[in-house]
Amino acid sequence: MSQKTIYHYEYERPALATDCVIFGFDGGELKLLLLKREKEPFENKWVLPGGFVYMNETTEASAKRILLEKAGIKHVFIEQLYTFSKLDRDPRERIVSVAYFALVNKSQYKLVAGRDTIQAEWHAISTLPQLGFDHSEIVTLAVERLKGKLQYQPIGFELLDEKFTLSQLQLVYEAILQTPIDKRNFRKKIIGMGLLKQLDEKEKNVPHKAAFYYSFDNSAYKELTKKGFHFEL
Amino acid sequence: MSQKTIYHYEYERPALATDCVIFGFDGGELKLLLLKREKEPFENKWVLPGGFVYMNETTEASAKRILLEKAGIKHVFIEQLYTFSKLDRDPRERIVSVAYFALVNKSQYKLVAGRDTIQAEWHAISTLPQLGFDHSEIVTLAVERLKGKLQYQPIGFELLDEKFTLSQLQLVYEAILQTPIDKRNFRKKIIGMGLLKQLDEKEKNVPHKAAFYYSFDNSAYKELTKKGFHFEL
DNA sequence: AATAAATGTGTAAAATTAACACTAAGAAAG
DNA sequence: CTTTCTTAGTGTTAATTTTACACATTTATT
Repeated sequence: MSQKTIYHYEYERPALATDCVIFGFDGGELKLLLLKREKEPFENKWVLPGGFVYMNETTEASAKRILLEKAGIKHVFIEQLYTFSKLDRDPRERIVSVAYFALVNKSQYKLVAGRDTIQAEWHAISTLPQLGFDHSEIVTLAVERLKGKLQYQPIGFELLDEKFTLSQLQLVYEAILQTPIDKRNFRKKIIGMGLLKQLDEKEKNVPHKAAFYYSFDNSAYKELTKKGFHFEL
Repeated sequence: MSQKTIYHYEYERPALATDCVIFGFDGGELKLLLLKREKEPFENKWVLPGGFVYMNETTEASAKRILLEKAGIKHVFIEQLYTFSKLDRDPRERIVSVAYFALVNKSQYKLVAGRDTIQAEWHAISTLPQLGFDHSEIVTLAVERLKGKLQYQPIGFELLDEKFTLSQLQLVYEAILQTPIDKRNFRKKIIGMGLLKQLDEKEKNVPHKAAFYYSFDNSAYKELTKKGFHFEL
C-alpha cells in the first residue's frame, strides 16, 4: 500500500528537527516536561519532546505539533529559543534542531501517561535527571532566557490559571528569578502598571484570609504597548 | 574529473542556509552590508550575504565562513539571531535559514568590490533599498535585537576602532537607540562601570580640542561579570 | 473563644536618574 | 598674533525610583 519514496538531492543535507522546552509551575517550583526514551540512542534517558520538521510546516508549526502530539498541549505561549547545530549532537546522523520554549498552565493538562507508550513526567528544574543528546545545554539556555524574559515581558501568568492571586504570581517570579521579593513592593509595582484586573472573586476553602483573584488584562497591555510603554519588573 | 554524487533520503528535507546581518557604523549612522544579486530570483536586488550550511560545519561556522568569503570579514562579534522557516521564503525551493548578526569595525574592511564579481555596499539603515527574499524581515528583527542588546551588554565598541573617544561611543548609542543622550550623564555612567581604560593617547589632527582615546577592558569585564556585575546603560 | 496562617496596606530613607551651562584646548582664518 | 570656531571635559541639584520594613485583618481550624 505505501510505496517508499526516496528523495534525491545534489548536496548532502542535515535533517531538521525541533525540540521543546516546556515549562510548568507547581508547588512553588519551576518544572519541566520530559519524556523517557524507549529506544537507542539514550534508551531510558529523559529527553525533551522533539521531532522532525515536515516539508509543509514552519519550525514553529512543527514545535506546536510536537507539543500537541507528544504532550497533548495546545494554545500556549511558545517562542523560538535557539538553533542547535553541533555536528555530533545526535549520534545517528546530523540533525540540526530549532529549539522552542513553551509556558504551560500545568494544572490544565493531565499527563496522558502512556500516550504512544511514552512516559511523560514533570521534573523540578532543581532536580533534573541526566538528559540525553545535548538537551541539558538546551534546557540551560532556556532557563536563562526565561529569567531574562520574565523581567521585561509580562509572561509570568502564562504558568498560572487564568485567575491567580498576587501571591501566586510572586511565587512564580521568586522561583524563576531565584530571589526573594518584597511583598509590598511587588504588589505596588505590578498593580501600578495597570495590566491586572482585580476580579470580584476570592479564593475559597483556604485556611486563612482569602486572596482576591486577578487576571491579566491583555487589551490594556496592547493599548499601553502601543503608547510606548514597556514592561519591566 | 568530478563525478556528481546524489544524496538520497527517506524523507524530504528542507535545505539549510545561513544569512548574515552585518552592522557597521560610520558618520554617525548605523550601516548594513548588502550584496547585489546577479541572478534570478531577485536579480539586481540587494540581499544579505548568505549561503548553504555544509555538512561538516555548525551554523555558526557557516555564518563565519560566509562573512569571510563574501565580505572578507573575520574575527568579529557574531551572534545567532533567529531561524526563519516560512515555506515560501525562497521561491526556488524550501530553505530554512539561520540568521546571524555581526558587528564590524567598518573602517577596517575595504570592500572587495567585485569579489566573485558581486557588488557589496554599505547602506545606511535609514535608507535601505528594497531587499530580496524575506531579508527585510530579518533586518528588522536584527535591528530590534541590536537595540535591546546594546542596553545590557557592552557591545557598542565592536563597531568602533580599538581606540575610541567617548563621543564616538556616545554617537553609536545615539544612532542605534535613536535618542539623544546627555553627555555628562553618559560619561559618568560608562566610566563609572570601570570597563574602559583611558589611554595616554589623544586624537590628532582634529580642528578642535583633542579627545582622549579609551579602549574596552575585557579582563576587567570578565572579572566583574564573575562577581555578578551586569552591564546596563 | 483562641489559634494559626496568609492577606493587604503606607511611609521614610537611600539610591539612582535627569536636567542643566560654562571653561579649556586646539586648529583655522583673518 | 588675535580672533573665531568647534568639540572636550567637568559637578551640582532636583526629581524619581527603589528599598526596607511591621502590623491589623480575615478566614478556617481546634
